[in-house]
Amino acid sequence: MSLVVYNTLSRKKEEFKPIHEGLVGIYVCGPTVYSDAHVGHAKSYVSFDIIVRYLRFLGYKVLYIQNITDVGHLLDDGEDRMLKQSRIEKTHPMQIAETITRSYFEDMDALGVGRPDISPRASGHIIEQIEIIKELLKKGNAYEVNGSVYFDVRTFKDYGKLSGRTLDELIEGTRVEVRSEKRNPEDFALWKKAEPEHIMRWQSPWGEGFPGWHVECSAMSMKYLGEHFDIHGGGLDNQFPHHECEIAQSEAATGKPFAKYWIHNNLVTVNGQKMSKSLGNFVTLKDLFKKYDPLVVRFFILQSQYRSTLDFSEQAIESSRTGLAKLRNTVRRLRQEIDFRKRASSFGKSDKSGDVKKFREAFVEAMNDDFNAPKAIAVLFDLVTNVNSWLDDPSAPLTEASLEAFDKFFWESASGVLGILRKEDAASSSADGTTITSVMDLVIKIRNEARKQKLWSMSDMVRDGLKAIGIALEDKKEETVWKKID
RNA sequence: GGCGCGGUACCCAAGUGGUAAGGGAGAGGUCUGCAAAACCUUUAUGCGCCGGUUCGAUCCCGGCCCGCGCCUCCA
Repeated sequence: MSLVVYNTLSRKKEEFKPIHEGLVGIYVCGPTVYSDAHVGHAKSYVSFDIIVRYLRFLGYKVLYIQNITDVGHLLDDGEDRMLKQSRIEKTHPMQIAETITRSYFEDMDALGVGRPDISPRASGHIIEQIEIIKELLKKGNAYEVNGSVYFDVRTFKDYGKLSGRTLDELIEGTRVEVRSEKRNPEDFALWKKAEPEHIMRWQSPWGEGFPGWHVECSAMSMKYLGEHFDIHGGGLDNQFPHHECEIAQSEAATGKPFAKYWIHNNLVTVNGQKMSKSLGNFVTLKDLFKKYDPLVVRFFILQSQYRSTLDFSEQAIESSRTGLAKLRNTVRRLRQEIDFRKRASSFGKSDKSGDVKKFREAFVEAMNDDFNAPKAIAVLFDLVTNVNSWLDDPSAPLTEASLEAFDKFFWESASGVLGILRKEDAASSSADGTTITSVMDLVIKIRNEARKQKLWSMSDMVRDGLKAIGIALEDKKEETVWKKID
């Protein structure tokens, strides 16, 4: 079975076949950098992180482009947040863009989201945007009015093919007041003339101004991936008008089909309602990370499919925390078991390594079905239960090969593809030779001596004391293990 | 109003024309000095409601109710 991807363009799942064998070019709409990222952004970028990771897992050479929007959403309605913010803080808007961009990457790094191969800034691609606009003017798909340039939607017959809207519906349904400047209300801006108070402005053939809402993505995606490329992704809320307009201007300019597959992630809701900056019901990642390990947030997100909405609540994320701890515990325990038995040279005879293949196939099958991470996670939890019960069974200890095979599989799936484990989770509590390890070995030795003499109050004092400083002790049958409390 | 999506147990959430994954929470048990961890058993005759197609529907079709998204910057 091969990878199947839901393509918004066709509204169905399609077999994934890249344009050039073995290579995948993917462009994802990045953040508009005017305020800190929230859980909704995390869902989007974690989703595409999984897609990129999985494509690489399958052996594709992936080129991942994700832009930074630092200009272009600057409207002349006086309500623009970035300009407003820059006025309040008395700083240049580019300083805000820079600060928020850093903050964004900080958050994404914490979530284990791999950096895109290229993070192009819109403001750094003004020339490319102007080139597209010139081309559209030349071809008669755009017109200039008073220093601004608009795309003439009626010249592009395929307008609406992504969002499933027709021009007639748009005209009837439009809630935008007719701008006298535009020929038709459905037309959109490619270039806007800068009013005197507008700080971010560039020279253009049409005078000083700034690029419109949608050109940046056309310019940057085509610059780095070519005029026709494999995947364009983004949030569902960008489907219309942003992506629809991108298609129109790109295809009109080049005469070629734009992206082959359109992938849209669904939204995070709070009490069933969209979490968004404008509704004000958002939780910033920085705040959330004060209370929860970022990987818990990542795990929480991956427990629902990227095309489903995900309802955010403390209870839901709390249960993810416990759930992830269970997975981590098992992976850690497995590693400890391997190290313990290595030192004791006492591996068993029970061979379960063949089962790895079964679990691996189930995992791949889940991911092949439009990156079904929740299903893949369910496979991992089945394995967790199996591994734990095998480890619990003293009558049939596993062979070294079995243990190593499971360990390896956990790492390539849960860490490599899903990114919900980090290296420290593997750290054996007894084999890395650091000072704390040596100290803990000694503490455990002393405490076990106390336990041998049934000095319970003393041994409990040690355990409680360690707990207070964030270290948990677990008394197993053969040994006592310690771990940092998550 | 137009277009689109969704309603699965206490919560989150997969899924299939043949009788409901997984996680959390709850209950009982095993293990254990205690704790923790883990394991076992258990918790939806039921998948918004009503019809239809079918040997059989939660999954297909039609109608209805409810919620949400987009149509305006938003991941």
